[in-house]
Amino acid sequence: MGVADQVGRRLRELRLERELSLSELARRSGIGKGTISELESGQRNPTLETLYALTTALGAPLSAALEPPTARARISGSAVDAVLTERFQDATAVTEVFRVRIRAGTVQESAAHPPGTEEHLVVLSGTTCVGNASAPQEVGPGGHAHWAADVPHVYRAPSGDVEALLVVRYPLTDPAHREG
Amino acid sequence: MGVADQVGRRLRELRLERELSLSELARRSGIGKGTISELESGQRNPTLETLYALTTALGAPLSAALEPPTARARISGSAVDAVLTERFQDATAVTEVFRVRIRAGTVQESAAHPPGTEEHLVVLSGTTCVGNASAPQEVGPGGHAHWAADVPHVYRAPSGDVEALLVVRYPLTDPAHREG
DNA sequence: CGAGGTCGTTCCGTATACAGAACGTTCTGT
DNA sequence: ACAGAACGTTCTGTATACGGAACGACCTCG
Repeated sequence: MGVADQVGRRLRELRLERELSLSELARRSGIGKGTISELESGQRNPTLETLYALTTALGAPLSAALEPPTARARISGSAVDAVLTERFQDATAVTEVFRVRIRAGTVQESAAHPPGTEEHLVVLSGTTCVGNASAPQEVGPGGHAHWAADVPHVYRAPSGDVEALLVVRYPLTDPAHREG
Repeated sequence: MGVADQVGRRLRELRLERELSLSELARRSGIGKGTISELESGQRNPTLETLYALTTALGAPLSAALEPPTARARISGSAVDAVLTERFQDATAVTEVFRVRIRAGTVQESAAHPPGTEEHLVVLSGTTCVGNASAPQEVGPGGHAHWAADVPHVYRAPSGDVEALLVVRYPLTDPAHREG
């Protein structure tokens, strides 16, 4: 069928991922809920402005509505979902950037990673308590935490879902690849 | 102005890159040339079907028409090259992740960004001196710096090229939806 | 049991995006 | 000079995307 079906389905996915009701999205975006209802079921041919209002209210770029999500490494635990968005490697270390969501009211304990592993967290929204299992730090929106990940550490969202960026850095110990 | 201007400009660019006349594109896409004319000058709010017909006739994916300028942003200064790799937006803030390189021996001064802007830097390799212009911090591989970016700040690589991740967070001052 | 609050869908009047015609301009070639 | 054809713009009637009202279904109260 047409492209309208795909876009409608994609918009519904984005909305449900964020656990928003159709009425709530209508309120936030300023788009009539009848419009959204018919749009999601592929019965409409939305205008650019309508798409823009919706994706903005959903906190997504316009292109998110038009393209299926790209397949990416995904790590899901009892409390944390993490999606790899970037990976950098040089002679001494690998650095991975994850987009993570910590579910409200949950705690995830992570076993020790390889020696020398470090993690940084930058919070996008919500307040979380993360870091070394024996001395976690509380961090709010825009804040940052840093801890050694070669010992047990925790992720906790005591009061509402938390969105964040997690930067994990693993040193490379293999001497065969060292630069001179 | 609106998103329609940007999309119109982008469509004109795509058409000119292919050395197609407006009339020829109208013929191939089945869209009226009056429609295309007004669309390219930002006087229209195109529907999804219209955009799809045009981008298909141009041999481009739908997203090519509406990639926001920031999605391709490459910021080059006298000492710093930055490539946007990720962008996240919610109701209260926009967060952008840049891969940056600071060239050896150089200094870049950055003017103040909008009020409330913050920056985080995680160093991948090299040692840099960054942050508030009056009190920069020295950071090595795996290290982190954080500063308010709504005042003048600097990036410096005193001893060799520096690779890093820069996280920029802009608060949205008006969470209410904008007028079209 | 009803009253009042959600939810998503279907309908309707109006604003507007559309196709196509008509227009002025700038090239050709004769 | 004149055709004839292309170009991009402006205009006009019609199809349709829009907001909002009305609807039935589903809650949780008292």
